[in-house]
Amino acid sequence: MKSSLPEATVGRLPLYLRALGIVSATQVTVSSDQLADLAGVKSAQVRKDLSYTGSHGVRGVGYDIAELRSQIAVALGLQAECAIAIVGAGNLGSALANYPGFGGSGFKVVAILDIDRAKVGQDIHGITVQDLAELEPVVDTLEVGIVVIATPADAAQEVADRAVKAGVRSILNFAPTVLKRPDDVHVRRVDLSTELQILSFHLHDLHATA
Amino acid sequence: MKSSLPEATVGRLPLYLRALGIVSATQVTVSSDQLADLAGVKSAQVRKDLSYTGSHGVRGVGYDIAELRSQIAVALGLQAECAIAIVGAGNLGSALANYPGFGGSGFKVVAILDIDRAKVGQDIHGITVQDLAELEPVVDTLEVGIVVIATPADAAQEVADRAVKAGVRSILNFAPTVLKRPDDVHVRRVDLSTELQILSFHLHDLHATA
DNA sequence: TAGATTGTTAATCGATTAACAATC
DNA sequence: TAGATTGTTAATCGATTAACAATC
Repeated sequence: MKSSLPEATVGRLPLYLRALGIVSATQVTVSSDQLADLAGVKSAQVRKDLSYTGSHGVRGVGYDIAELRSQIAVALGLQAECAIAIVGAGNLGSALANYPGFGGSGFKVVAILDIDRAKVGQDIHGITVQDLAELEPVVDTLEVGIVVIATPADAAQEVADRAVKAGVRSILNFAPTVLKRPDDVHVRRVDLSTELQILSFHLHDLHATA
Repeated sequence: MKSSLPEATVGRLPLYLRALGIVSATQVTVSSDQLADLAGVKSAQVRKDLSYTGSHGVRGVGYDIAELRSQIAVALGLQAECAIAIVGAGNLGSALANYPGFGGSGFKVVAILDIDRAKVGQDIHGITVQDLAELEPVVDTLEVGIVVIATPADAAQEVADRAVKAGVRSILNFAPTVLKRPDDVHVRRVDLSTELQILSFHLHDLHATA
């Protein structure tokens, strides 16, 4: 699977987008140096990343903020609204449903599902929890593009399998498992205990040198 | 800042640890091939990663699971219990406090702080929410090693600055901001809207080739 | 023009991987 | 011994970065 943009670049474009939101309050154009500072990277990196999106900066001036924003949005495919289904209505699933970043900027949580009958029918932030059995029709009817897995680890693989079978090609996995899936299915893993363990390493890394 | 292990390796060790937990139910030794399969990487990668930790596999046999577990735990600094303070007692902060991965495996949430007086005094999963003003004494007294920032974006930098000043060197940041900090402070960023935007890219990446 | 900043090159760096000798 | 699997090398791949000509 080769993509039109380097994966690392794709991961930084959202940072630039956020930086543009900040500078747009006071400026019309922005330099790669400013963006680099706000995104925590080098300016050469910014220029290279932006060149992939076909951006057009002006030498001696910088990038037009409005133009760049829409160019990045197009590159990331953010024009179309994207429907999200969250599986798992526990603490995390509920928090995610409430997360402002999910609602804003083209993403919309259209369904929350859980296997626990006690949770089915509950209202979370205006969305009624549905039975997990409804996953396939929900994906189909509501044209779900991204499934967020917020279940315990042992349920994650089965949910992923079903989602993939139903046509989903993008999964955001919060369960602490590495999901098996076909090559054309993209999975982003957000693993809190892994993050902690990585920080733990640095906390104790006595061999580190400045 | 140069570390004793490649950063990419550090990020994979937790996966191997989890895989070891799975295979330990049925086996005493494990091959790099098995670990690779469970972690979703190549076996050569596993062997290389493990070689950094000073592991000792046996040719023709594999790795002793118990030995490997403790070797990885040592490499990640997981022997000592690590105290965590969560800043922000909103939906996300509360969910994090309840997250099983935080409690288990050597990490312990010792404090939750919030600037909102209405939340101070509330009980979250057995921990009383404290006033954010208490951050410094809490870090000091409870020997907090990791601060988790679960505040809105506009509060994150200030919280980080104060935590760093109080001696914290590891931050897990859930706020959608790139934090400025000294070189010796490690920040892991978990950004849900960035994850979604990355998935959005792949969803629309028509130039992708198999 | 003088100053600023882009776009791109080429060098560098680091990480991945296939392959295989070593050896249990 | 024969089979399995490690540890490590060397090749490859991809990503970062300094540097600077181009040019607004």
